[in-house]
Parts: sequence; C-alpha cells; structure tokens
Amino acid sequence: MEAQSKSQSSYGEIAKQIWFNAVVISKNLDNSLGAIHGIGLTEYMVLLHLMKAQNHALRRIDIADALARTASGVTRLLVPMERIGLVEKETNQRDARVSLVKITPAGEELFQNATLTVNEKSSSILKNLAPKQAKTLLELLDLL
Amino acid sequence: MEAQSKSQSSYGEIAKQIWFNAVVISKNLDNSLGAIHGIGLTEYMVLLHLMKAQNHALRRIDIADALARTASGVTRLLVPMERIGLVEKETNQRDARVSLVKITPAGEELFQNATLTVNEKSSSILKNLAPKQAKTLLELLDLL
DNA sequence: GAAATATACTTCACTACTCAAGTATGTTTC
DNA sequence: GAAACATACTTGAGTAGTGAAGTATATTTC
Repeated sequence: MEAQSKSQSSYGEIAKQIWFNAVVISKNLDNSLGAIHGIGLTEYMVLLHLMKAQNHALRRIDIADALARTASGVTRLLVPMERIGLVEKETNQRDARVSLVKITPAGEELFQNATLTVNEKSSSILKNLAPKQAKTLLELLDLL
Repeated sequence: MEAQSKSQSSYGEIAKQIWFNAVVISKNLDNSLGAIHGIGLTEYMVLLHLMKAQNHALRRIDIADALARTASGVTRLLVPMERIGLVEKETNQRDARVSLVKITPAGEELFQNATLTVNEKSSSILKNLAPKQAKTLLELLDLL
C-alpha cells in the first residue's frame, strides 16, 4: 500500500485498526471471562447494561440497541443466562408485549467479580499507554 | 456505575468502548461492502493482506494470524472466495503441506473498488474527528 | 370501534466462526 | 534411516449471531 490521498486513506486505516484491535481485545476478554466466570464478553455487556439501568431491568430491545445486536440475537443470548440464573423475566403490566429482563442477585455478584477480571485484562492489554494517553484515547473513541 | 479507582476502571472503559465501536463500525462496513461489492469485511481484510504481501500470495496460516482467526476459519472462509474467483490456490514446491492463496486479477479489481467504499464509509463514521485527532487516534491504536 | 399500522418479541433457516481430532507432510534426534 | 515430534491444513460437531417471517399486543386513523 503506497501513500494515497491522505485524509481519505487515513480514515480507512483507523477503521481497520479499530476492527483488528477489537477482534484481538474481544477474544482476549472473552477467553478470560469464559475461563474464570463461565460467561462471554457479550453476556458481560448485558449484565453491565442491566446494572446501569434503573431498577436493574431492561426491555430486550433496549439490550439489543445497547449491544448493537438484533432482537432475535438477544432472545437466544438470554436463554442460557436465564437458565443459569443470572437474569430473570419480568412482565410489564402496561404493555403485555414487553418481556423485561432483570438481573438477579447471583447475576450481580458474578458481574462484580467479572468486572475485576475485565479491568485487570484491559489494563494488561493497554499497558503500553500512559494514563494520559489512555484518557485521550477514551475521549477520541467517545467522539465516534 | 459510580466513580471507581480511576486508573483501573478507565482501562476497562476503554476496552468496552473499543469493543462497542468496533461492533458498530464492523457492521457498518460489512453491510456496505456486502451491498455494493458482495463481500464481507473479513473477505476484504483477506484481500488487503494479500495485496500487501510479496507476490500477492500468502499461506493460509499467515492469513489466520493477520486476521486473528483460526486456520479452520480461514479454510472455510476461502472456499466461497475461490469459487467466485477472487483468489486461487497455488502449491509450494518446497513444502507440500502448504497451500498458498493468491489473489486473482478479478480479486485485485474488486479490492480496488472496495477500498474506495471502505475509505468513504470510514470517513463518514469518523467525520467527528479532525484530521489531527484522527492521526492521534491511529497512533494510540498502534500502541496497543 | 374496525381496519390499518406499529412495536416487542420469537422461531426458522442460514452464515461465520470455534475447538478437537484427523491427515499429510516436514524436521529433528539418535 | 526409523521414531518422535512439529507444522499446515481439513473435517465434524457445536456456538453465536443474522434476516425474514410469524405471533401477539398496542396505537392510530377514519
């Protein structure tokens, strides 16, 4: 790849870099979470968003949005999470179409432990960044 | 999520941000590439690495490394690419285990067109970044 | 208030991977 | 140069997701 019209191709490079780094970081986190806590990164993100939510409950479609997944993907994802007792169903009186997802105490506990693993693993992946650089990176990612 | 011990949790936040941005960016690029050129982002990355390679050919295992995929994933990935004539097999005289993958002229042409789409889409995704910020982001991602 | 439309969710058939095991070579060691 | 090990790849069985179609409920429109 020779140098091209700068602005255009450098944006392409960033997209590729984000994509590749994300694949590596995701796999790394996913493996650690799986080995230590028995959940994947996607499941962790579900728990994270449930913890952030009011009443620790969300509609399935909100989870889909939060994770950039489809509704059907969320349906499938939640089946095993419910089976092992990390989340439970709650009905919404006002709207019978909605099937709320609520985190259980067991889910909360697992989330707290898993967060330690995520933070540890993350800092080991990002160890080449000085704190100030890390802050800059986060700010730039937020702009996207 | 309340504020926690800063350094640790901010690294965790970065990992989550990279993960989420990557999901969104990947899907965006993947959809555009699929709609316009009939290939996915993973296939595009294969072509990109083949173009970068000497002689425009690579071993399957090198492709796996370059994309953070497994050898078996690459085997399956290349079947349709070969079928539609983007790449072709080449044997290695010195080592009969190796099945080299070489990009075809049709593959090169598709790659050139697809690169325009990738760059366009990328800059629309990254339009909130000033060129200087984009450069900084790329440098920081390279550090990972 | 019936008909048309929209929303929340699930199910089905498919794609894109993964890991574990197998095959075929190649390299090392004695 | 045979035995033990390593490497490049493929295959089979399974997981995680997708889009399209279907079901049930809500909302709008007339």
